[in-house]
Amino acid sequence: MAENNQKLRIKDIAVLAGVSEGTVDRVLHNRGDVSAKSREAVTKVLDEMNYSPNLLARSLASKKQYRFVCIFPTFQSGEYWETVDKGFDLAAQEFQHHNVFIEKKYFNQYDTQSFVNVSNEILQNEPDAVFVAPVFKNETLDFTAELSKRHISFSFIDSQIEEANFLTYYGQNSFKSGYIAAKLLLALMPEGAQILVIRTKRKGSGSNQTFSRSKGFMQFIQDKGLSNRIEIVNVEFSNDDELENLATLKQIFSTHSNIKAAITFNSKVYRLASLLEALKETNIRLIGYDLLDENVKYLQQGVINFLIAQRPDKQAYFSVRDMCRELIFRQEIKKINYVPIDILMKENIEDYMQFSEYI
Amino acid sequence: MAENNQKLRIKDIAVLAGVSEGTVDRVLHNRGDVSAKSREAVTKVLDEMNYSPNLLARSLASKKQYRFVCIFPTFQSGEYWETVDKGFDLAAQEFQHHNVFIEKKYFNQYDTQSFVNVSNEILQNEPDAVFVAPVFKNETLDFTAELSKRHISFSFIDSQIEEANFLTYYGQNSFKSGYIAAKLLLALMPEGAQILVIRTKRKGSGSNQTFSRSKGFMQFIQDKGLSNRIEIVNVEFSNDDELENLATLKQIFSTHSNIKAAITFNSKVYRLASLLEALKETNIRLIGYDLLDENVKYLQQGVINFLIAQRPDKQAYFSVRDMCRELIFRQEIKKINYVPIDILMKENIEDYMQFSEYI
DNA sequence: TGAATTTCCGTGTCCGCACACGACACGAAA
DNA sequence: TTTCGTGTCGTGTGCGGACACGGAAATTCA
Repeated sequence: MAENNQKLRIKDIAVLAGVSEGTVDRVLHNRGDVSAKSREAVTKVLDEMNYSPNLLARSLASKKQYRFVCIFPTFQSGEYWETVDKGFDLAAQEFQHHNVFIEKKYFNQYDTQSFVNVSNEILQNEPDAVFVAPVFKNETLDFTAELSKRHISFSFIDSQIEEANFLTYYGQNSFKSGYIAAKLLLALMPEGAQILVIRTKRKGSGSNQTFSRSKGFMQFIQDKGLSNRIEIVNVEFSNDDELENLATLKQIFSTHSNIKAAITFNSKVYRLASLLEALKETNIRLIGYDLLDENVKYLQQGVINFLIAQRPDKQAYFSVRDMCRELIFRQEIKKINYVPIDILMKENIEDYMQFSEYI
Repeated sequence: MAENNQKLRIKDIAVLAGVSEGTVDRVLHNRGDVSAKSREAVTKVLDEMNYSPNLLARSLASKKQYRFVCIFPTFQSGEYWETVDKGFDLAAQEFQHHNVFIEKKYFNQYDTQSFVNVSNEILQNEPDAVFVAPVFKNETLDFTAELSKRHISFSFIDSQIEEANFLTYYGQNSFKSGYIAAKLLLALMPEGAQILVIRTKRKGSGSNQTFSRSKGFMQFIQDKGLSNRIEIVNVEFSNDDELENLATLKQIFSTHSNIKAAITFNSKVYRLASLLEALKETNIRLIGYDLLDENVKYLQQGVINFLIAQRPDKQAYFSVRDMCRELIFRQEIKKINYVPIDILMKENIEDYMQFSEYI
């Protein structure tokens, strides 16, 4: 494709077009103060030999600094958002020489007000771009509306809010990933099998992601006409009381004798795994989401059969990269970016994690 | 982690160490002509404030050119090696401003002599680095031995030859991927099911990859004690005569009435899919390797149930990146790199391909 | 018509680094 | 003492591009 990669410098362009280097510069950057004649001459030369500027040299020379701010939930070691954090760090490292500096801000994903506070802080000293994990829809919309008003670009990761005027979105198609989960979990299930579907009570509005996954899951059952061949057993977990959950489960098992599979739509499948282990209910096909350390542990032990992953680090990294392409390099970018629905099992988790780590 | 990323330039180091910039440069590049005293002073300052050079500026200033040559099989559109090719192209684009220029050389993977010829060509005008897909073991060893003798670094992609002194290897753990294929294919197979295992006659030595996959596949059967619950039906295909293969299959089906699944260990599962379709044998669980256009087509149609992929473009790209890290940036690299064993189904193939395309 | 603007454009400097060149000191050989 | 290495080191220039500055030409205004 890119065949004529002769090393073309501005100097050469200037000679060919019969103007000065300064003029070429003006045309390249679409500055106003160029006569129509000069502009035309340069443009012509420019796309005859399709010139691409040396981005390295460009950033070297440019003294413009960029401040990017990320805002997403706090986390503890081994949790989901830690991987996102790593992705931002990697981007920070990669793009620091292009004069972009990344700040990370965290909020409590169970506390709306904490998001509002942090987002206000961000608005105080205006950054050049913002990356948001839109956990709270309304509050995020308030925030992004203000950003738009001030002409600050922003991108979504993890999930999106369609009404907002975001630059890019990186995240998984959760409906599809729920559909796939069903397919993996329910393939060749015997007649009459009972399937445990765990949901966690959450204060405030439930997460979009888990809801869509659940819809996808149900859609599969409907598509394949499984609703009268298997039985879905809905269970509601408490978010903090593990003993209560154990009791709930015990009770369920005492009244359901043919439970063959189980799923959770959030990333906390390790809790279910742990409870099932405690109950010695080991012969249950189990599937969950995201590579939390604990999840991976149970996957490797064979308690969890499948984990579905969504490359959180890449979501962060590519968001930053695309923002640079937009603001600095002026390259084409794509708005909606679905990350792959990665299927992990005991046997392929190791290589997968090693490879991601190393980018 | 990388907290103290103050913008430190050579100039600053020089001042702090009380020497000239030239001297700092000599220390940084381990040149000989520095007095022990100066060297020590600079070194001390250097690791007090841990300095990291601006790689952009470095490449900009350096006039050294690097010529990298890749040698791998020819391909037609939509085939496996095309993706590898794309990966090299992307790397070429990315690293051209670091003064590396990539040449691609192709050989006929069914003709040993063509490999020998091309590798000799490469030796004629010595490149700075070589990337090899070691299809022919002995001939590759001859080649790499000569490269080693001339101190030309080389890397393997796709498969490796342990005896050679390669810089990096990117490829899939084929044994594991065979194991996984078995797991996906044979999960919950009914008693007495017959499983079709297709192998293709190949002139010369068979491919390492397909052989290891087959071993992994069999290992799963052994591990799970399936050998007396299911029956493996081995079938040998011709590489070119599709009519003959059709006849073979027809014959097999006439003598085996309980065929439930089928697999090929090379990337040509689309041929099997096509034959099965022709024979109206549609209710067979089918799995294969690699995202050839044709394979993807059958996957999307639901004829193929699973495809196992191995990110060929990333193998190529990262090989080049690591070579740059070694020769130019002097960074740490890892020798053996297993790429993930990606599991693709009808429902996740689309996002997967879109995402890879966009890197 | 001369002065004041406005429009257009060329030059010079710097970004952080690599490298060639030449300067300088010192000691040994002539 | 002169001459000539040898071992150290400082300076200058350039990589490709961004941008400020100021000058010249074109235009407007008095």
